[in-house]
Amino acid sequence: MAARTTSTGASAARERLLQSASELFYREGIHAVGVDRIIAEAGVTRATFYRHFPSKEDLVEAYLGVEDANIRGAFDAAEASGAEPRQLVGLVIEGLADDVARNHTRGCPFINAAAEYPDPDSGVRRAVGEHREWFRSELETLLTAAEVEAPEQAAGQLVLLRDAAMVGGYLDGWERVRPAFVAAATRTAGLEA
Amino acid sequence: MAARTTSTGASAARERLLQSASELFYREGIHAVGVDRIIAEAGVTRATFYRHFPSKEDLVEAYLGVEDANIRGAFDAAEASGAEPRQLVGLVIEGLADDVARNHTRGCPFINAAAEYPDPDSGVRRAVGEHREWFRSELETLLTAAEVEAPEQAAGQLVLLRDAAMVGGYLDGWERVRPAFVAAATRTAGLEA
DNA sequence: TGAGAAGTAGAACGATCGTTCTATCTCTTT
DNA sequence: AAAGAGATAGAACGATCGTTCTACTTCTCA
Repeated sequence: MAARTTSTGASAARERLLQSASELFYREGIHAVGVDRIIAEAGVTRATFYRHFPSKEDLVEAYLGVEDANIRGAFDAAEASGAEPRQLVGLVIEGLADDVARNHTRGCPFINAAAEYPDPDSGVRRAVGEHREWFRSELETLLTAAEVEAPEQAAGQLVLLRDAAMVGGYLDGWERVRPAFVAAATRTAGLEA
Repeated sequence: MAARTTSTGASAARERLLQSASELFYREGIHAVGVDRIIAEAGVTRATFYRHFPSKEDLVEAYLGVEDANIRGAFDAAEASGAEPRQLVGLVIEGLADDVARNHTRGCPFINAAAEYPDPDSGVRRAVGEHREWFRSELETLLTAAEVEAPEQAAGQLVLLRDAAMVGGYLDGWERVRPAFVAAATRTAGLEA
């Protein structure tokens, strides 16, 4: 094999492709961004694109994979901080709020993608579903460790709250949504005391 | 003026166009549905289409206008029922839940449209913003009449809850979301007692 | 009765969609 | 030195995008 590869083993062209696509897909929407735009932004030719991704939809799934990996990384970092369970839940809620305020001002990548992919059997929707299920069960684990009562129900409610924060932050502005989110989330997680 | 018009004064062709477009836009997404599909479904020619709508985006705005009118109609009907304020709030919450369960199983038309229209100054986003602001203030009026404390905050939270219910109902299934929504909404509206 | 708006029919516009192709060049590995 | 994978360059595919156009018909209201 040839070509410049990064330390992770992935090719440089592929990574540039993925990063350009991620930015464009998130900022402008998926159907609105053509392959030409992506390869121009990445400084890559069509042939190179199709060598790494069999179709545009594979690139879309890879984009969601990056978003998924980012969030999992943030969770891992929080868990590695050595905080005790109840404190950890607070950190996660703060982290979610920070994420909406800083990184995800155009809404939730998964919700937005799902809006453009109605077919529940498509690869995109499967990626969305898997991410949501992971997120939900991760929260449940955290809440169980923090000895919150009814952790399963609370986890489901926190997923909903995050959806609402993402949507509301995008459409109404985060400043208007933040107090409601923080109040509801801390109460749901049993941290108000 | 000629042509078959309905009792409301709008032309029959325009109404068929609008209905076909509404179904297609909601079910499959906006960018994913071309003008050809819409006119074929409506049994209308391109010329007729562009006689009634200067561009596709005007049709999109009209589509959101229909959705907006439907919800306002539902609110008007509830208010005309003669129920007392606190009862009315309960009816509205029930109505929202019913709407998600029956009519809006593909998510919120406004949230989905916003996912495809990043430009906050576009006509589509303006329509989304106006609907949301109307919805919020309508809830605040209702909650104020019902003598709920902090009606402004409660109204904002109910908007978020509806967003969450729409998104969650679409992506996770309404059965999984319903209990969390009803519980949170009745508590937020001060009806749990 | 005649003006005029709304409808039908269908060709055509340039632009972009996602995708495939051939050909050449540049590396790394064996 | 030879093989082969990856990247580059650029033309080309058919299909669809949103939009405009001409020409003809039909109906209503002044």
